[in-house]
Amino acid sequence: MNERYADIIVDITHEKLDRTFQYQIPPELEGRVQAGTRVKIPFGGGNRIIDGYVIGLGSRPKYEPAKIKKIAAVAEDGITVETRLITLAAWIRETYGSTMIQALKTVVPVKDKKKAKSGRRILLNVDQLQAASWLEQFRRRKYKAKIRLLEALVERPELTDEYVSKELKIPGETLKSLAEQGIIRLEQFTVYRNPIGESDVLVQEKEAPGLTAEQKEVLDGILREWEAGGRPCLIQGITGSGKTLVYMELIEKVLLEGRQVIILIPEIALTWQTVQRFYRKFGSLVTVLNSKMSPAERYDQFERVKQGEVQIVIGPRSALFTPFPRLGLIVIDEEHENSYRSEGTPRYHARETAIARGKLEGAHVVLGSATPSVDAYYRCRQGSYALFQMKSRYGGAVLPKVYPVDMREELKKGNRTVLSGPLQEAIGLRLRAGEQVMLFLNRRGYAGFISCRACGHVVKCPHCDVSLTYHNNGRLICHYCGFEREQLTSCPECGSPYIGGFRAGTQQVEQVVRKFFPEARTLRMDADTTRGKDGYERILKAFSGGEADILIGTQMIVKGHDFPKVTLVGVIAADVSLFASDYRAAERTYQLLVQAVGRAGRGELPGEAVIQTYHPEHYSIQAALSQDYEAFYEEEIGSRELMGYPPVSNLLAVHASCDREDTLQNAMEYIRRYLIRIRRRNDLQLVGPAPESVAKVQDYYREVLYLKSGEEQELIRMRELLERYIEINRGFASVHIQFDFNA
DNA sequence: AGCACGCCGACT
DNA sequence: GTCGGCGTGCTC
Repeated sequence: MNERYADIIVDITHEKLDRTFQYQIPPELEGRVQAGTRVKIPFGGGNRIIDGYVIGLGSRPKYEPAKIKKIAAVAEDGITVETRLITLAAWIRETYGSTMIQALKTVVPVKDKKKAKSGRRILLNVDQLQAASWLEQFRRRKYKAKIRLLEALVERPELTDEYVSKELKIPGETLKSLAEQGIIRLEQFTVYRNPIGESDVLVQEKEAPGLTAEQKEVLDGILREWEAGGRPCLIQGITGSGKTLVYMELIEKVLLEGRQVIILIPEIALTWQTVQRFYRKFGSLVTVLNSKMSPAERYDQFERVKQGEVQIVIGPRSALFTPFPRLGLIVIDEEHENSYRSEGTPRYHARETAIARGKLEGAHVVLGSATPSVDAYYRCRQGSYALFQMKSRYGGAVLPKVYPVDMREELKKGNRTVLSGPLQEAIGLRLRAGEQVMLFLNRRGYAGFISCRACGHVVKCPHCDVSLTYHNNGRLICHYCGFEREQLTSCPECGSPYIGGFRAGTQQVEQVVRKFFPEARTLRMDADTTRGKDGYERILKAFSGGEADILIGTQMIVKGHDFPKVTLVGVIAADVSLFASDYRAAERTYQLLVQAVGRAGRGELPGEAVIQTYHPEHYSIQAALSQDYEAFYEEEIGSRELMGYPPVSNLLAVHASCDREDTLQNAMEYIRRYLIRIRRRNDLQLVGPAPESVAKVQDYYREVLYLKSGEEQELIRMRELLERYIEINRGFASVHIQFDFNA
């Protein structure tokens, strides 16, 4: 294909990012122009030469060919941070499916809010008397804009750029001419907000508490890997094995080479202790981004980075796009965490994107986790990542003892509450000893699956190996392939009538606990009680300060925080996440259970954990009981392989939503037929369309269609063709389509 | 953002 | 008429 045209974004630092312009590639520049190339282009009526970035090539003109100008030249300083980030945006677009604009917006910080905070100030440059005489003159000549501005300046001799242009509607030229006459003064200012207050900058911690033999071994292994060319490295280290110390050594090494470091963490509020350690070690070389920062604040931080004020950035997913001039290392802590996958468009994954950026800039990537994602571990087994393991806790702390409780037995004994006999007993024991208890209820990912409380049987899709979900119309539906069946009144395995959805929230658990232990002080931590700005902090402080005996909560109580007096962790219902209706349910459950169990006995006192389940024999639960990651992995990868799920195969989801159900269903049917028409490989499977697990949101119906293939490239090819097909056909105008790759 | 174009009042 | 400020809209 002869690519004679280029789509170009105009000077990204100032202009709106939401438009591209098409230019011709003159024959003499052929081959030198690619996505990411910075070029000089004639722009606007006067054809003034400005900078632009090429974001894509094409062979077809989108406008009247006569109107398409030629690229003037390729910029000499060709490759800069920006061009590399734009190339990364192009990679994101290609891999995850979105428009180039959307990809660029996630990678390059938006600047337009910036004007308000910093930028230009307009000052009166003459005294009041002179101003009055100028005003007189302008009034005579009826220079309306000049009069407006001068009047405002007499009132208040200092105005912001925004006020002057938006409120007073003064064109830039008027300002220029007034400045030339010396009546006003324009002052450029930049205020960089530093999120670390001066008082937070702590004393540098100089002494390194020498590495253990195991830590040293991992460190040396990674350095050898770096010398060999550098695959991504995964450190699998159990909680307390000192992964952070290894990161620090690596970071120091990279800093000494004059290169910079990005550290990704799942959520600042939950990992504050880790962040503090980096501060103590690296002091003012470090800056922290967080997910609550406005784009303008993040922009400021990125400016500081470009000025060379900081060498290390710690932050969530979005910190991955920090524009360091010589990026040397990207660390992703708690690599398995869900928050590394973006929820918006494009739905990129920080791990994969970090590796892509690393390749582009010659930076190393180091991942760390106690319970690695199946994806990352699979890559290690394949040999595309290097694996390093740390198996001992320092300080000789021992892992807690873990006991399963079979809830089917509880029902047989006539106990129909959410607290089993053994757990009640254990709680009572701990309370009498004056120790603390955490009760963990995993509600996330809960999607209304149906199970039998007598035998534990879960109603699953016969084709997809995921749980069926109960719908209000009284039917059970598979959210992968759309399989449907009627609701059951008795268990098909054992005939028991106790079959239904699992219905217990943290409130119910709290009520039951109060009933059994009226003298115990309880605290509840869930989305409701942590709503305020420092909801987390408040509850966690109260609990660690001993203001309560029992903490009941969801997900958030099992991450990060150390409570030395907690000696018992109770998992109320391990099955809730186990039978969520998606193929990662078992993986998520294993990770949560290991984390939950790890909360017990962090201090002097030994701990124990009780896991309540209807499926004590399930491999996720068995592996969590013995803290045996390998065992879990082997089972899990086997089932992924069998069912054709990632990472063994590849899965592309086509999500569609529309306010009209029939239009949506029609559109999906067209998409399905089109995909069948263009498929090339026999191993490509189409699954669905099916209603999403939340089938209707704000009057918008939602459906999803899956494509499975062993070949990643084949899915990308099909997605690109489908994108074009949707763009061309007007029938899809009211249907919103989004892609999700290997999610 | 910057530039051109068209409109309108003021001045020769 | 024509000069110059002012507002608007477009830039492949």
